Amino acid sequence: MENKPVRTRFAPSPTGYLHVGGIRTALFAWLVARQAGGKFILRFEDTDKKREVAGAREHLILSLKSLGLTYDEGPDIGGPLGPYTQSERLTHYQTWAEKLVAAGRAYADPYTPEEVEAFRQEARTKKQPFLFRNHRPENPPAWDGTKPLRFKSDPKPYQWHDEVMGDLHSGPEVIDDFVLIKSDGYPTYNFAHVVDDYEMEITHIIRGQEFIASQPNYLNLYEALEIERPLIATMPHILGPDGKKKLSKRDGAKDVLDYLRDGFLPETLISFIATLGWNDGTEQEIFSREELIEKFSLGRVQKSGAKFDEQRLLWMNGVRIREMPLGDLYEHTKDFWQEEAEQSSDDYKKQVLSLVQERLKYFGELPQLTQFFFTDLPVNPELWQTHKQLKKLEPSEIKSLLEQAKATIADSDFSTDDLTSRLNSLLETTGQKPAVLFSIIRIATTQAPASPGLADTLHVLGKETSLRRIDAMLAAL
RNA sequence: GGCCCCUUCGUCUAGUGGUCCAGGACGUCAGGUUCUCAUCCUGAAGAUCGCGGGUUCGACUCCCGCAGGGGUCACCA
Repeated sequence: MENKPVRTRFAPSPTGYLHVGGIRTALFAWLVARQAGGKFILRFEDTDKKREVAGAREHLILSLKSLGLTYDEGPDIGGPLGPYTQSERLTHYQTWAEKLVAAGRAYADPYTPEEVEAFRQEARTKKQPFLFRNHRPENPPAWDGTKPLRFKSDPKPYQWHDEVMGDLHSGPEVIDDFVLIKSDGYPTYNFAHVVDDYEMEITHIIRGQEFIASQPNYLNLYEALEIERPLIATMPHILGPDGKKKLSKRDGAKDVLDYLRDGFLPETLISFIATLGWNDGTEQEIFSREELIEKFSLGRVQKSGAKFDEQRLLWMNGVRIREMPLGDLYEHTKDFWQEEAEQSSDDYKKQVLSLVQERLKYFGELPQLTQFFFTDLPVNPELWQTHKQLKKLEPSEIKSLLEQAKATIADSDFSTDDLTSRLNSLLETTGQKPAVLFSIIRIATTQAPASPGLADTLHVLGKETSLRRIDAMLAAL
C-alpha cells in the first residue's frame, strides 16, 4: 500500500440509468483519483444477464461524460489492465477459482436451488440468519462447472478501517460460504470485484452502504486468495423524499441526465451532490470542480444518510446562473428557447437573457419567463381586474393614462435611459404612483403576470412592438 | 429475529471537554430597494444537540444502557 499510484473505479452494472445516489459514488471516486493525480476507471459489472438492460452501457457512459467525470480506462476506451467488462474476463475468474479449489478453499455446491431455498426458509422460520456453511457437504462432488462453486470460508472475527465509517468490526457469525461462480459460468459480484480490483490495481474501493455487511466475507476471501486489499470507503445512502429509505429508481429517483435536460448545469450537480454529505469544514456552500478536487477528503464525508433537497439544488443552480458571464450563459441556453425564438437574432435573445438571468433557476423555465418577448399574447383582462391598485380604477382612467404613456413613448428613441426619464416625468405630470402607471404599461406591453423592469423590457421589446401592444390593449378597454 | 451502521433547526450541515442556553446555508416569515416576478440588503422564527444514566469543576463532544431509523442475512449488484 506504500505509495502505489492511486487508482479508483466506478463499477456499475448496466441495469439502468444513474440517479444522484449512484452518481455520487462515481463523483467521489473520481475526486479521489483526480486529487491524487491517479487514474479513474470505469468497469461494467455485467455478470447478471437477466437484469441487463439494453442501452444501459451507453447511458451510463453518457451520464459520466455529461457531468465531466472523465475516466482514464474503461470498456469503450480500453487501457493496460483490461478488458473492463466482466463478461469478457471469465477466464480470469476461472483461474482464480481453480486456485481456490486447489487450495481446498472452494467446493462445488451439490444442492439444487430448491434445497438451498428450503434451508433458507428453515432459518427464516427460526428467525435466524441463513448460513450456508451450516449445510456444508462432507464430500462435495468435483466442480465441473454445472454446479455453483462456493467459497469455503474460514469464519473469524474481523476489525477493519473504513475511510468514511471509521473502525468497523464483526464476529465470525457473519462469515459464510458464498457463491463464487454461478452455475451459468459467470462469477458473482462478490468474487468478480475482488479479482478485478486486484488485477486492475485498484487502491480505493468506494461503494455504497449496502456492502458493509458483506465486507467481512470479502476480507476472508482476500486472505484465501492471498492478495492485498484496497482501502475501503463506504458511502452513506442518499435518502428519498420520505427521508428514510435510500433513494431508488422505484421511488421515482430521477435520472441525472434528466436534470441536465431540465437545464441544470453539470457544475451545479457536481457541487450539489458533493455537498450532500460532505463539506470542507468552512462555511463555503458552493464549490467549483477545481475546488472540489483540491479540498475533497473521504474523511470528511458524513456517516449518516442525507435527504435529497431539490429546493437547495434550485438555489444553487440559480446562484451559478447569476454568476455566469452572459456569453457563457447564452451558450448553455441554446436548446431551451421556445420555438418562436428561433426567428429572433442571437443579439436579441442575449438581451432577453440578460433581463431574465437573475430570475432563472434552470434553463427549462426559460420559455415561460420569456414568452412575451417573442409572441404577442392576447389581451388578458384578468391582469388589471385583479391588480390590487388597478381594479379600483375605471377603464376610462386606465385608458387615459395608457394614452398619455403611448404619446410620450412614441417620441422616445427607446434607449433605456430615455425611456426611464420619460416614464419618470410622466409620473410627475400625471401625479400617479409607479404602482399604478407602470403596472398599466407593463401589463399592456407584456400581458404577463410577471416581467423584468419596465424600462428594460420596453427597450428590448422595441418601439414597434410596444406601441402595437399598447394599441391592442387600448382597443380592448 | 441475528449481525452491523447511523441519530445536531423542516432540510443540508459546523462542532473532536469550557470560546455553544449551539454557528452557517436552503426553505419559511416580515421589512426595504420607483410597478409585477426575481435579485440584492436587513431582520425574525426555527435544534432543551434521539432518550436515560454515568465520568468530569464542566459534555453536543468521553463511557454505558435504551429507543428510533437504516443496511444485510440471493446462483442481484
